[in-house]
Order: sequence, then structure tokens, then C-alpha cells
Amino acid sequence: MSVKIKFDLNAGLYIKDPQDSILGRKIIQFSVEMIHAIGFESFNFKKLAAEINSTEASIYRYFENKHLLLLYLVNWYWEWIIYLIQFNTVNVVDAKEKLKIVVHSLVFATTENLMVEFINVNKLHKIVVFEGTKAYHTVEVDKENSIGLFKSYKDLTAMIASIITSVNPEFKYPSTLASNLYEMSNNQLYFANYLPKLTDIHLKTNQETEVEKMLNYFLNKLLN
Amino acid sequence: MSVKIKFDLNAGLYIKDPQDSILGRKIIQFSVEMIHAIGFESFNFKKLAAEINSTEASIYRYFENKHLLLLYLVNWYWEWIIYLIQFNTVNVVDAKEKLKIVVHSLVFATTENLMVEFINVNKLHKIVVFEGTKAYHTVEVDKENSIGLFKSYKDLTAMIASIITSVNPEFKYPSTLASNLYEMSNNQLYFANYLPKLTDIHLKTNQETEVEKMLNYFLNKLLN
DNA sequence: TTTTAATGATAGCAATACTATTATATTAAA
DNA sequence: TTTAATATAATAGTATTGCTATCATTAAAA
Repeated sequence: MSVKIKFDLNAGLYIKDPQDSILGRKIIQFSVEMIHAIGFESFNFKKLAAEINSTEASIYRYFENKHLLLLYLVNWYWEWIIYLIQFNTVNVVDAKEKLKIVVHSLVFATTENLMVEFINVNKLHKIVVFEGTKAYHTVEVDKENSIGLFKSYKDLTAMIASIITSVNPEFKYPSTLASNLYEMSNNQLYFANYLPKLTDIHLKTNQETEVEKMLNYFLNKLLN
Repeated sequence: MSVKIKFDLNAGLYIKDPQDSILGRKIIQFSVEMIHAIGFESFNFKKLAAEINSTEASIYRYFENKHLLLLYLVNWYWEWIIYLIQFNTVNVVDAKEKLKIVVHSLVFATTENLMVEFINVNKLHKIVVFEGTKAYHTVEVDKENSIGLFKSYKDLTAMIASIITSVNPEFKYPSTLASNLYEMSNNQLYFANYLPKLTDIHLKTNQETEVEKMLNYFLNKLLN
């Protein structure tokens, strides 16, 4: 199945909504491809423009700079995970079951039943694992936070935290556990691939399944 | 008390050992000050050179580029934490007690009895909290890892993991928990300061004490 | 005292991150 | 259908960054 998904992302992220035009969608689509391929540091608007047969100036009409483009993508990703969790927890009542679905969504960031037209979610997930934290580790945090550019991350955290609380109302740090679950999932996937000494996941295949198992092991100890 | 500390950092981090000359030490000292003040992104060798009345070219004789300078600082930090843990666990036999010292060292990154001459450890800690992960989230990870540029992080993780295992030999993921303890400590301090919705730590003062308490709470649930 | 090593001074170059201007399509409103 | 508005392309240009090269000067070692 394929659905047309359009998230309402904070307007401060862009100058012109890229979801509303062909060029805009091409910018999103190929920035995902390109950042995935060469990394955020060596990615720039000139290269992107060449790739999509457009110009630097045209891209600047959509995004103020490449940092905000990354932040846009990461916000899209956060919204995507929220959507995934909602989608997969429909009709699920048991809180423990819900939490397992959260973990699954964070680790796999995809479902077989759901596809997106112009964003390669798999590659976006890898970008988030690789470069994600750079989007909110910047001197501009306070300013960007004050205009709502991290709202989706907060929403995601709140959503997970409330599930954690319904699994165990006594647990003292639901928000911390929620954000840590997200960060830990990304980190451990990164470590498994690049710095295996920093993790206990050593398989080259089925890493996601192993990380999923591990996170559930942690959650079990923490919440029971 | 003040001790002259010289860590043996991997020679691949620098061109000329900055610990061995006045200029070298000034580079280290003022890069800490400057990155702390303006952030890593806007920091560059030209500005640093102006600050220490030297030249760009001279700094390039010590470090290939600013990324490797950051990685040098972060490696120094990792070694510092290892040193701190060793220092503070001398004569401590109880594993649980040791683990508490680990947490304390990670969160505070300092002791009153110990000072370093030319590095402001407090500011370095803040740099690590703010920019630390950028040092190992780069397209060059594999290459840099293969020549040992992340060795200190691995050593630190191994050290903590072994303490975790002696607290509870049944615990399945000691390395993961070790690296996550480090990452979580930094993350939660960052969130408490800049994105408080992502954590349960809300105090502006005594954040460290709160984070310490929180990490011990987590560890307690995980290992008992 | 001569040689070597470290630093400083200066210059320059290619790439990056933008901005500005004008031209040309495309679309929408009158 | 014409006109007006809007989106994109083409081109140019500027300030900054990241880095290299060269040569002069100073300080330290042999």
C-alpha cells in the first residue's frame, strides 16, 4: 500500500513549503539520497542543484541554509515515527504491547504495509542515525526551540512517556526514558555498524532485531 | 592539589604533539575556551590564531584540521574520565560502590582534589556535552577507527562494562549499558539545559546531582 | 658557532555559503 | 484571451573558510 503523507511541519523550518511543488519535493527527495550517500558535511546546495538540474538560488528559496534542511528532514522523521506508532497501535489496548510497538517503530522506522512516495524512509532513518543529533546540537538551539523547531521531538517523547507511565505509573523518569529510548536506539545501531566495541550487538545482519530485543530487555528490567 | 597530567593520546590525532610546546598547549587551552564560547561550527583556526597571537599556518602544523582538534579534545576527555574513575575508586572494593563513582565521574567530570594546569575541564565537559558526538559521527569513522582514534572511548566503555559485570554477572548487555551511561549522562545534561521537555530534570541548579540520582535509579532497576 | 627546528608573516587558491539581478517559463485571475 | 502574478532558471558576484606554500626570523641544540 502507498499513502500520500503530508505532515504539517513548523513553518519556521522552510521559506517555502517544499511539499507544495515539484521542485520542493525533488529537493527533499534528493537531499535524502545525497546526504545518505556522501554525508551531511560534504553535502551542499550546489551539489544538490546540479543533481536535480536546478540552481543553488532556487534551493535557497525553499531553505535558508543546509542546517535547516537537515532539521526539516529530522522533523519529518519524528513525525513519521509518531505516525508509525499511531498506525501500529490502533486497537491495541495493552500498554506493554504498545511499548513493544514503540520500540519496533524506533528501531525499524518502517512497516511493510506503508510506503511513502518521494521520501526513502530507509535512507532517512540512516541519516537520522548518522547525523540526527547535529540537527539539535547547535548554538542556535534556544532560538530555534523558542520558535518550535523541535516540537515534533517533544511530541514523540511525550507520546512515548505517556505509554511508559501507563505501563508503570511508579516509574519516576518517563520523559528521560522516552528520549533515551530514541537516542539509545539510534546510537546502538550506529555503534553496531561503526564502533562495535561500544555495544553488545555484533551481528552484521539482523541488527535491528537484536537491538529491538535488547531495548525490550532494558525496558523489562526498568518497568517491572 | 594540582597535578601535571599528560595523557598518551593516539599519535594519529595530531601532527605534532601539542602537549610538548608552549604554542601547542596554548592551542589546546584556547581552543577549549573558544569552542566553549562560540561553538564548534563557528570556531576556526584563523580566529584561534588571532586569539593566541599566532598564525593559521602555525596551528596547521599541530592539527590537520579542526575536526581532528575536536577529536583530540574529546579523546583527552575520555582519558580524563578514565583517570578520574581510577583515581576515585582506589581502595574501593565493592562493585556497586565503584559503579556509583563511575556515575559521579561521568556527570561531574571533576573532583575538588584534582586540577589540571592548562585545560579547563569544566568547559571541556560542556564542549563534550554539546559537541561530543560530532567527533565520532563523520564519514571518516571507519578510517579513523581503524587507526585507533576512538580507542579511549572503547577503553572507557570496557572499564565501565567490567564494573557492570561484577555488579551483576547475569546482565546481558554490559557494553551497551556502559556506552549508554556515558551518552545518556551527556544527553540528559544537554536536554536539561536546552530542551527540558525531553527530560525529567528541570532544575536550573544542581542539575548534576539530579542526573546522578537519576542514573543511579536506572542502574538500580537494571542490575538488581 | 653553526645547524636545526619552531614559529611568524605573507600570499594565494579553490571551495563554500550565500545574495542579487535579470530573464524566461508557467499558472491563475481578470 | 490577455494580463498579471508567481516560480524557476541563468548568471554573476562577494565574503568567508579551509587549507597550502614560501620565505624570513628567532630560539635552542650540537
